[in-house]
Amino acid sequence: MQIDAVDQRIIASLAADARATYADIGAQVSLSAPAVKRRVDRLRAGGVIKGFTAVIDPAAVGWTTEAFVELFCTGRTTPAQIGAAARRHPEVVGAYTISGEADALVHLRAADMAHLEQALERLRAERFVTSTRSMIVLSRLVDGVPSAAGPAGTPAKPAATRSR
Amino acid sequence: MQIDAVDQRIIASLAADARATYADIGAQVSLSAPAVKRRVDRLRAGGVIKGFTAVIDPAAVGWTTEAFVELFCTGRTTPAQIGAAARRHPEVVGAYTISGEADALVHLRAADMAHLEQALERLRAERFVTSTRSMIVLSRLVDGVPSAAGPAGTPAKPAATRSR
DNA sequence: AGTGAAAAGGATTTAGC
DNA sequence: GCTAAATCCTTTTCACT
Repeated sequence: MQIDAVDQRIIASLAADARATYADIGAQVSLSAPAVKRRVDRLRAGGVIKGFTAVIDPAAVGWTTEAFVELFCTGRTTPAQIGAAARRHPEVVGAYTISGEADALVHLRAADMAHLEQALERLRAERFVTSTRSMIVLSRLVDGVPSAAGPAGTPAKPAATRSR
Repeated sequence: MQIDAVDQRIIASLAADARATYADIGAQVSLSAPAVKRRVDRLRAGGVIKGFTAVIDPAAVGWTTEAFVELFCTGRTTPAQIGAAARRHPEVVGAYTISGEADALVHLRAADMAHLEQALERLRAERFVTSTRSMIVLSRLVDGVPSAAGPAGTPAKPAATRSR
Protein backbone atom coordinates (compact mmCIF):
# COMPACT_ATOMS: atom_id res chain seq x y z
CA MET A 1 0.00 0.00 0.00
CA GLN A 2 1.09 3.50 -0.93
CA ILE A 3 1.36 6.17 1.76
CA ASP A 4 2.58 9.69 1.18
CA ALA A 5 3.96 12.38 3.47
CA VAL A 6 0.51 13.64 4.40
CA ASP A 7 -0.56 10.13 5.39
CA GLN A 8 2.55 9.91 7.56
CA ARG A 9 1.59 13.08 9.39
CA ILE A 10 -1.97 11.89 9.86
CA ILE A 11 -0.66 8.62 11.27
CA ALA A 12 1.64 10.51 13.62
CA SER A 13 -1.23 12.67 14.77
CA LEU A 14 -3.46 9.69 15.45
CA ALA A 15 -0.65 7.87 17.21
CA ALA A 16 -0.25 10.86 19.51
CA ASP A 17 -3.99 11.22 20.09
CA ALA A 18 -6.34 8.67 18.63
CA ARG A 19 -9.39 10.65 19.71
CA ALA A 20 -8.45 13.83 17.88
CA THR A 21 -11.22 15.06 15.59
CA TYR A 22 -10.76 14.98 11.84
CA ALA A 23 -11.01 18.74 11.85
CA ASP A 24 -8.11 18.99 14.33
CA ILE A 25 -5.96 16.63 12.31
CA GLY A 26 -6.92 18.51 9.19
CA ALA A 27 -5.69 21.74 10.74
CA GLN A 28 -2.32 20.11 11.41
CA VAL A 29 -1.91 18.78 7.90
CA SER A 30 -3.74 21.53 6.00
CA LEU A 31 -6.65 19.42 4.83
CA SER A 32 -10.38 19.52 5.36
CA ALA A 33 -12.06 17.08 7.72
CA PRO A 34 -13.63 14.97 4.94
CA ALA A 35 -10.27 14.65 3.19
CA VAL A 36 -8.68 13.44 6.42
CA LYS A 37 -11.47 10.95 7.01
CA ARG A 38 -11.11 9.51 3.52
CA ARG A 39 -7.38 9.03 4.06
CA VAL A 40 -7.88 7.46 7.48
CA ASP A 41 -10.51 5.12 6.04
CA ARG A 42 -8.08 4.15 3.31
CA LEU A 43 -5.25 3.57 5.80
CA ARG A 44 -7.54 1.43 7.94
CA ALA A 45 -8.75 -0.58 4.96
CA GLY A 46 -5.17 -1.05 3.84
CA GLY A 47 -4.11 -2.38 7.24
CA VAL A 48 -1.67 0.44 7.93
CA ILE A 49 -3.79 1.56 10.87
CA LYS A 50 -4.75 -1.65 12.63
CA GLY A 51 -6.96 0.00 15.22
CA PHE A 52 -7.18 2.52 18.01
CA THR A 53 -6.43 1.75 21.61
CA ALA A 54 -6.17 3.38 25.00
CA VAL A 55 -2.79 3.52 26.70
CA ILE A 56 -3.46 2.13 30.16
CA ASP A 57 -1.25 2.28 33.21
CA PRO A 58 -0.82 -1.45 33.89
CA ALA A 59 -0.30 -0.85 37.60
CA ALA A 60 -3.61 0.98 37.86
CA VAL A 61 -5.54 -2.02 36.63
CA GLY A 62 -3.70 -4.39 38.91
CA TRP A 63 -1.15 -5.84 36.49
CA THR A 64 2.01 -5.00 38.34
CA THR A 65 4.31 -7.85 37.37
CA GLU A 66 5.95 -8.19 34.02
CA ALA A 67 8.56 -10.43 32.48
CA PHE A 68 10.35 -11.25 29.26
CA VAL A 69 10.81 -14.95 28.72
CA GLU A 70 13.22 -16.51 26.25
CA LEU A 71 11.80 -19.68 24.78
CA PHE A 72 13.97 -22.58 23.65
CA CYS A 73 12.02 -24.89 21.37
CA THR A 74 12.36 -28.32 19.84
CA GLY A 75 13.99 -28.52 16.43
CA ARG A 76 10.99 -28.49 14.18
CA THR A 77 8.88 -25.75 15.74
CA THR A 78 7.35 -23.18 13.37
CA PRO A 79 6.83 -19.51 14.21
CA ALA A 80 3.13 -20.09 13.55
CA GLN A 81 3.02 -22.75 16.26
CA ILE A 82 4.69 -20.45 18.75
CA GLY A 83 2.38 -17.60 17.80
CA ALA A 84 -0.72 -19.73 18.18
CA ALA A 85 0.47 -20.89 21.58
CA ALA A 86 1.31 -17.36 22.68
CA ARG A 87 -2.15 -16.13 21.76
CA ARG A 88 -3.70 -18.83 23.93
CA HIS A 89 -2.28 -17.19 27.03
CA PRO A 90 -3.92 -13.88 27.97
CA GLU A 91 -0.81 -12.83 29.89
CA VAL A 92 1.18 -12.61 26.65
CA VAL A 93 1.35 -9.03 25.41
CA GLY A 94 4.12 -9.62 22.90
CA ALA A 95 5.86 -12.54 21.22
CA TYR A 96 8.66 -12.58 18.69
CA THR A 97 10.92 -15.08 17.03
CA ILE A 98 14.48 -13.91 17.43
CA SER A 99 18.02 -14.50 16.39
CA GLY A 100 20.50 -15.54 19.03
CA GLU A 101 20.49 -18.37 21.50
CA ALA A 102 16.76 -18.55 22.12
CA ASP A 103 14.09 -19.20 19.51
CA ALA A 104 11.48 -16.78 20.75
CA LEU A 105 10.98 -13.95 23.19
CA VAL A 106 7.67 -13.61 25.00
CA HIS A 107 6.50 -10.53 26.88
CA LEU A 108 4.24 -11.40 29.82
CA ARG A 109 2.13 -9.21 32.05
CA ALA A 110 0.51 -10.55 35.20
CA ALA A 111 -1.24 -9.46 38.35
CA ASP A 112 1.53 -10.53 40.69
CA MET A 113 4.39 -12.96 41.05
CA ALA A 114 2.15 -15.92 41.78
CA HIS A 115 0.10 -15.19 38.68
CA LEU A 116 3.23 -14.74 36.61
CA GLU A 117 4.63 -18.03 37.86
CA GLN A 118 1.39 -19.73 36.98
CA ALA A 119 1.41 -18.25 33.46
CA LEU A 120 5.02 -19.31 33.05
CA GLU A 121 4.16 -22.86 34.08
CA ARG A 122 1.38 -22.95 31.51
CA LEU A 123 3.76 -21.64 28.86
CA ARG A 124 6.42 -24.18 29.73
CA ALA A 125 3.81 -26.90 29.41
CA GLU A 126 3.55 -26.26 25.67
CA ARG A 127 4.83 -29.38 23.93
CA PHE A 128 7.45 -27.65 21.80
CA VAL A 129 9.09 -25.74 24.67
CA THR A 130 12.27 -27.38 25.83
CA SER A 131 13.33 -24.72 28.29
CA THR A 132 12.90 -21.07 29.21
CA ARG A 133 14.94 -18.23 30.64
CA SER A 134 13.06 -15.44 32.41
CA MET A 135 13.88 -11.81 32.89
CA ILE A 136 11.61 -10.22 35.47
CA VAL A 137 10.90 -6.55 34.81
CA LEU A 138 12.00 -4.49 37.77
CA SER A 139 10.89 -1.15 36.38
CA ARG A 140 9.34 0.09 33.20
CA LEU A 141 11.50 2.99 31.96
CA VAL A 142 9.94 3.49 28.54
CA ASP A 143 6.88 1.75 27.20
CA GLY A 144 5.31 2.49 23.86
CA VAL A 145 3.98 5.96 24.58
CA PRO A 146 4.24 7.40 21.09
CA SER A 147 5.36 10.93 21.79
CA ALA A 148 4.79 12.19 18.24
CA ALA A 149 8.53 11.81 17.74
CA GLY A 150 8.45 8.05 17.78
CA PRO A 151 8.83 5.70 14.81
CA ALA A 152 5.46 6.48 13.29
CA GLY A 153 6.06 10.19 13.55
CA THR A 154 9.34 10.40 11.76
CA PRO A 155 10.07 10.03 8.07
CA ALA A 156 10.21 6.44 6.92
CA LYS A 157 13.97 6.44 6.70
CA PRO A 158 15.32 8.98 9.16
CA ALA A 159 18.58 10.72 8.54
CA ALA A 160 19.71 8.16 5.99
CA THR A 161 21.15 4.79 6.48
CA ARG A 162 24.49 5.24 4.90
CA SER A 163 27.10 3.10 6.55
CA ARG A 164 29.10 5.52 8.57
CA MET B 1 -6.85 5.90 42.67
CA GLN B 2 -10.01 3.86 43.01
CA ILE B 3 -11.44 2.01 40.02
CA ASP B 4 -14.49 -0.22 40.12
CA ALA B 5 -15.78 -2.99 37.88
CA VAL B 6 -17.58 -0.55 35.57
CA ASP B 7 -14.35 1.44 35.13
CA GLN B 8 -12.59 -1.79 34.22
CA ARG B 9 -15.11 -2.51 31.51
CA ILE B 10 -14.89 1.02 30.17
CA ILE B 11 -11.09 0.68 30.06
CA ALA B 12 -11.39 -2.64 28.24
CA SER B 13 -13.78 -1.11 25.74
CA LEU B 14 -11.47 1.83 25.06
CA ALA B 15 -8.47 -0.48 24.80
CA ALA B 16 -10.31 -2.47 22.15
CA ASP B 17 -11.46 0.64 20.29
CA ALA B 18 -10.30 4.03 21.42
CA ARG B 19 -12.58 5.79 18.96
CA ALA B 20 -15.78 4.20 20.24
CA THR B 21 -18.41 6.78 21.10
CA TYR B 22 -19.42 7.32 24.71
CA ALA B 23 -22.91 6.17 23.76
CA ASP B 24 -21.55 2.87 22.42
CA ILE B 25 -19.47 2.28 25.52
CA GLY B 26 -22.45 3.23 27.62
CA ALA B 27 -24.54 0.59 25.88
CA GLN B 28 -21.92 -2.02 26.79
CA VAL B 29 -21.77 -1.07 30.43
CA SER B 30 -25.38 0.07 30.91
CA LEU B 31 -24.63 3.72 31.48
CA SER B 32 -25.56 6.93 29.70
CA ALA B 33 -23.02 8.70 27.53
CA PRO B 34 -22.42 11.58 29.96
CA ALA B 35 -21.84 9.12 32.80
CA VAL B 36 -19.23 7.31 30.70
CA LYS B 37 -17.54 10.58 29.82
CA ARG B 38 -17.31 11.61 33.46
CA ARG B 39 -15.66 8.30 34.32
CA VAL B 40 -13.26 8.52 31.39
CA ASP B 41 -12.33 12.07 32.38
CA ARG B 42 -11.70 10.87 35.91
CA LEU B 43 -9.58 7.93 34.70
CA ARG B 44 -7.56 10.26 32.49
CA ALA B 45 -7.06 12.77 35.27
CA GLY B 46 -6.01 9.96 37.60
CA GLY B 47 -3.43 8.68 35.15
CA VAL B 48 -5.07 5.31 34.68
CA ILE B 49 -5.69 6.13 31.03
CA LYS B 50 -2.49 7.73 29.81
CA GLY B 51 -3.77 8.54 26.36
CA PHE B 52 -5.19 7.18 23.15
CA THR B 53 -3.13 5.95 20.28
CA ALA B 54 -3.43 4.35 16.87
CA VAL B 55 -2.07 0.85 16.39
CA ILE B 56 0.16 1.16 13.33
CA ASP B 57 1.62 -1.63 11.25
CA PRO B 58 5.34 -0.84 11.64
CA ALA B 59 6.16 -2.39 8.27
CA ALA B 60 3.68 -0.11 6.52
CA VAL B 61 5.48 2.99 7.71
CA GLY B 62 8.86 1.64 6.80
CA TRP B 63 10.07 0.40 10.18
CA THR B 64 10.76 -3.20 9.32
CA THR B 65 13.62 -4.05 11.62
CA GLU B 66 13.29 -4.64 15.30
CA ALA B 67 15.52 -5.86 18.10
CA PHE B 68 15.70 -6.44 21.81
CA VAL B 69 18.99 -5.44 23.32
CA GLU B 70 20.24 -6.50 26.72
CA LEU B 71 22.26 -3.76 28.36
CA PHE B 72 25.10 -4.45 30.76
CA CYS B 73 25.95 -1.34 32.77
CA THR B 74 28.65 -0.10 35.09
CA GLY B 75 28.20 -0.74 38.80
CA ARG B 76 26.61 2.50 39.86
CA THR B 77 24.06 3.10 37.13
CA THR B 78 20.56 4.14 38.21
CA PRO B 79 17.37 3.15 36.42
CA ALA B 80 16.70 6.86 35.94
CA GLN B 81 19.97 7.25 34.04
CA ILE B 82 19.11 4.35 31.77
CA GLY B 83 15.60 5.67 31.24
CA ALA B 84 16.85 9.14 30.37
CA ALA B 85 19.32 7.69 27.90
CA ALA B 86 16.69 5.44 26.35
CA ARG B 87 14.34 8.36 25.80
CA ARG B 88 17.07 10.21 23.92
CA HIS B 89 16.96 7.61 21.15
CA PRO B 90 13.84 7.73 18.98
CA GLU B 91 14.35 4.10 17.97
CA VAL B 92 13.62 2.97 21.54
CA VAL B 93 10.03 1.85 21.91
CA GLY B 94 10.49 0.12 25.25
CA ALA B 95 13.05 -0.04 28.04
CA TYR B 96 13.01 -2.00 31.27
CA THR B 97 15.35 -2.79 34.11
CA ILE B 98 15.36 -6.52 34.62
CA SER B 99 16.53 -9.30 36.87
CA GLY B 100 19.00 -11.78 35.49
CA GLU B 101 22.36 -11.34 33.88
CA ALA B 102 21.72 -8.04 32.12
CA ASP B 103 20.74 -4.79 33.81
CA ALA B 104 18.25 -3.56 31.27
CA LEU B 105 16.33 -4.68 28.21
CA VAL B 106 15.74 -2.19 25.41
CA HIS B 107 13.25 -2.66 22.59
CA LEU B 108 14.38 -0.97 19.37
CA ARG B 109 12.55 -0.36 16.11
CA ALA B 110 14.37 0.85 13.00
CA ALA B 111 13.92 1.31 9.28
CA ASP B 112 16.40 -1.36 8.29
CA MET B 113 19.49 -3.17 9.46
CA ALA B 114 21.81 -0.28 8.76
CA HIS B 115 19.59 2.05 10.76
CA LEU B 116 19.34 -0.48 13.57
CA GLU B 117 23.09 -0.88 13.66
CA GLN B 118 23.48 2.88 13.80
CA ALA B 119 21.01 3.15 16.68
CA LEU B 120 22.79 0.36 18.49
CA GLU B 121 26.12 2.13 18.08
CA ARG B 122 24.64 5.28 19.56
CA LEU B 123 23.20 3.29 22.46
CA ARG B 124 26.51 1.56 23.11
CA ALA B 125 28.19 4.92 23.19
CA GLU B 126 26.32 5.82 26.39
CA ARG B 127 28.93 6.15 29.12
CA PHE B 128 27.37 3.65 31.54
CA VAL B 129 27.00 0.86 28.99
CA THR B 130 29.74 -1.73 29.33
CA SER B 131 28.41 -4.21 26.80
CA THR B 132 25.26 -5.31 24.97
CA ARG B 133 23.70 -8.48 23.66
CA SER B 134 21.24 -8.16 20.79
CA MET B 135 18.33 -10.30 19.77
CA ILE B 136 17.10 -9.39 16.30
CA VAL B 137 13.38 -9.88 15.82
CA LEU B 138 12.77 -12.31 12.96
CA SER B 139 8.98 -12.14 13.11
CA ARG B 140 6.41 -10.42 15.26
CA LEU B 141 3.96 -13.11 16.42
CA VAL B 142 1.98 -11.07 18.91
CA ASP B 143 2.31 -7.37 19.56
CA GLY B 144 0.11 -5.46 21.95
CA VAL B 145 -3.14 -5.59 20.02
CA PRO B 146 -5.55 -5.59 22.96
CA SER B 147 -8.20 -8.01 21.77
CA ALA B 148 -10.65 -7.17 24.54
CA ALA B 149 -9.44 -10.30 26.33
CA GLY B 150 -6.03 -8.89 27.20
CA PRO B 151 -4.79 -7.78 30.60
CA ALA B 152 -6.86 -4.63 30.75
CA GLY B 153 -9.99 -6.51 29.81
CA THR B 154 -9.91 -9.14 32.51
CA PRO B 155 -10.58 -8.80 36.20
CA ALA B 156 -7.65 -7.39 38.12
CA LYS B 157 -6.66 -10.75 39.55
CA PRO B 158 -7.79 -13.41 37.12
CA ALA B 159 -8.79 -16.84 38.31
CA ALA B 160 -7.02 -16.49 41.65
CA THR B 161 -3.40 -16.70 42.52
CA ARG B 162 -3.44 -19.59 44.90
CA SER B 163 -0.27 -21.60 44.73
CA ARG B 164 -1.23 -24.74 42.93
C1' DA C 1 -7.82 10.90 -8.30
C1' DG C 2 -8.35 13.79 -5.02
C1' DT C 3 -10.20 18.02 -2.79
C1' DG C 4 -13.45 21.45 -0.60
C1' DA C 5 -18.29 22.97 0.64
C1' DA C 6 -22.66 22.16 2.46
C1' DA C 7 -26.34 19.61 4.68
C1' DA C 8 -28.25 15.94 7.49
C1' DG C 9 -27.58 13.03 11.09
C1' DG C 10 -25.00 11.93 15.40
C1' DA C 11 -21.96 12.74 19.27
C1' DT C 12 -20.17 15.57 22.84
C1' DT C 13 -20.70 18.44 26.47
C1' DT C 14 -22.95 21.63 29.64
C1' DA C 15 -26.86 22.20 32.21
C1' DG C 16 -30.48 21.10 35.61
C1' DC C 17 -32.37 17.50 38.29
C1' DG D 1 -26.09 9.12 37.37
C1' DC D 2 -30.04 10.57 34.14
C1' DT D 3 -32.48 13.55 30.84
C1' DA D 4 -32.53 17.51 27.82
C1' DA D 5 -30.67 21.05 24.96
C1' DA D 6 -26.98 23.54 22.52
C1' DT D 7 -22.86 23.00 20.21
C1' DC D 8 -19.70 20.68 17.68
C1' DC D 9 -18.20 16.73 14.86
C1' DT D 10 -18.88 13.23 11.49
C1' DT D 11 -20.24 11.60 7.23
C1' DT D 12 -22.49 11.75 2.85
C1' DT D 13 -23.36 14.03 -1.40
C1' DC D 14 -22.13 16.98 -4.96
C1' DA D 15 -19.50 20.22 -7.62
C1' DC D 16 -14.77 21.68 -8.78
C1' DT D 17 -9.77 21.27 -10.24
